[in-house]
Amino acid sequence: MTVVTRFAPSPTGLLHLGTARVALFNWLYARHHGGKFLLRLEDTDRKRSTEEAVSAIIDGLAWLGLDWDGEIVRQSERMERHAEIARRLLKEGKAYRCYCTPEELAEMREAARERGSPVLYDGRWRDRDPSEAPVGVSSTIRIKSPLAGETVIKDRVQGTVTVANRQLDDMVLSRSDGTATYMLSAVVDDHDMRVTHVIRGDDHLNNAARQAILFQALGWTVPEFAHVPLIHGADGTKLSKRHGAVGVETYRDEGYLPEAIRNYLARLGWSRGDEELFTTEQAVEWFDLDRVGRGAARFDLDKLRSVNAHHIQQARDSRLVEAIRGPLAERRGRALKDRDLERLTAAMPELKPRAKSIPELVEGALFVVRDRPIEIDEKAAELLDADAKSLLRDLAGVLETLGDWNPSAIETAIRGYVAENGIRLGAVAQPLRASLTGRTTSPGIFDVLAILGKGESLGRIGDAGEG
RNA sequence: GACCCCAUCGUCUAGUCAGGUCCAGGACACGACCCUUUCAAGGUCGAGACACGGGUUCGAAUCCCGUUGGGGUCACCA
Repeated sequence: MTVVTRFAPSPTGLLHLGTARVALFNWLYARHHGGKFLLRLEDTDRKRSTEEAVSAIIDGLAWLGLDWDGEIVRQSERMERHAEIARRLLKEGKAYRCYCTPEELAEMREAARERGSPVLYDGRWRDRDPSEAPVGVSSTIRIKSPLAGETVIKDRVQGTVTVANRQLDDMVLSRSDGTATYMLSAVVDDHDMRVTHVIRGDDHLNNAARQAILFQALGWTVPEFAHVPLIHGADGTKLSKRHGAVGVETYRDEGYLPEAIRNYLARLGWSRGDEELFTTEQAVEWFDLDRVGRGAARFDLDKLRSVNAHHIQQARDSRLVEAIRGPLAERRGRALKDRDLERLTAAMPELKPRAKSIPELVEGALFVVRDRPIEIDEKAAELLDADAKSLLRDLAGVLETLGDWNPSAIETAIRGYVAENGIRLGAVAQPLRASLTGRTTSPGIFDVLAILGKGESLGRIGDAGEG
């Protein structure tokens, strides 16, 4: 049997990390088994669903590289099918019409709460004769849920979950306006889409029992369930806007690589021994539901940053140059020239170990694309006193004569110079760094010289050595 | 409140299903040192946890019960 998973968000907001992780698990499981990963929009609640949210979900998945198979299914377009199933259940006597008013139901809940008993619908219309129906009042359709016994869910993550049927009431399948509720539409669509594995947040664990009852009433095969724990914020409470439950596009904008997000999210709540850093291909190869943890995991930005740093180091230089190109042009206020791009490419191996995110990479690369005379920051300026300047003028004379302009040739020349003059390398390197980068920190000084090239280097040294 | 789920370093986790090899391993963060021209990266070392209480057993992080704590669900939302 081919594995079919689905990601079924309701388009009512952003695609945040918790939701993205559920999508990732579905995707990994489907890809691991060579099955299908479907996308369904649960937009039966027309009041809350928006097209902006639909775009956010689609864009978010696309950026994360979670490609789905086939067409996107919109539940709102399947309303007639859902209604058909509700009618069938009614006809088979497995469901009934309920004419309770919202006020009546609220009273019922209130009373139950006061009594301390489970807050459930009491089934008052369950066995009434249809002839008792009030005229001109629209009804909901409720399922006739078993009164006794228990429903057992074999959950791939949570294990065997048993729920007493008396804890489950006759849930509403179809609203008084005739539209299907989530319970009905999810079951019908999962069946019609031939979904074999329902992998979702464990806030749906209780629903699984109700849905299993529905599947059985319809004579359909109950899919395998896997309820994965939710992600919590750093303070241990449910992830909310307060602690960065922002859309995945925010992470994109803040310079995280999609493969880093995938790696981090996959490892949050799922593990394969001590494996921490892996490629998406490895995750696909290794992923299994049985290795998903049962406890909620907290989101940790430091760890994400660290994983991101690793993936930046793994990324190809050309891709990183491409990634920093726009931001760099913006910072410089001009488009980058071919010359800048060449230097950036040469610099990348030295730049990337120093960055945990794209903005940090941009910051570190800034010196490469500055125009002469370059801006010197305060701390760097302090290094360029009169002695340093004369040292730079002297050193410039030595570098001028250098034929081969590569890190090792430059190093040999400079080390020779300091040895001859009996000075520490640091005494030369720091002023040199200040003059070349305008800062007190940068990649190794010999690399900086090589990256900038002979002409640009001597130019910058000359600028700083003046006066 | 009722029901369901969960519980190993600050955080993510390995180990739990098949009790001994675990005075509990790895990673992030933290501290020290090494490397060193700065900052990173890298390397070495350090500190840091089986929630608590009973039981079963020769032996429990692992099995059972209870307590506590955390989370989730109780809509004509999904």
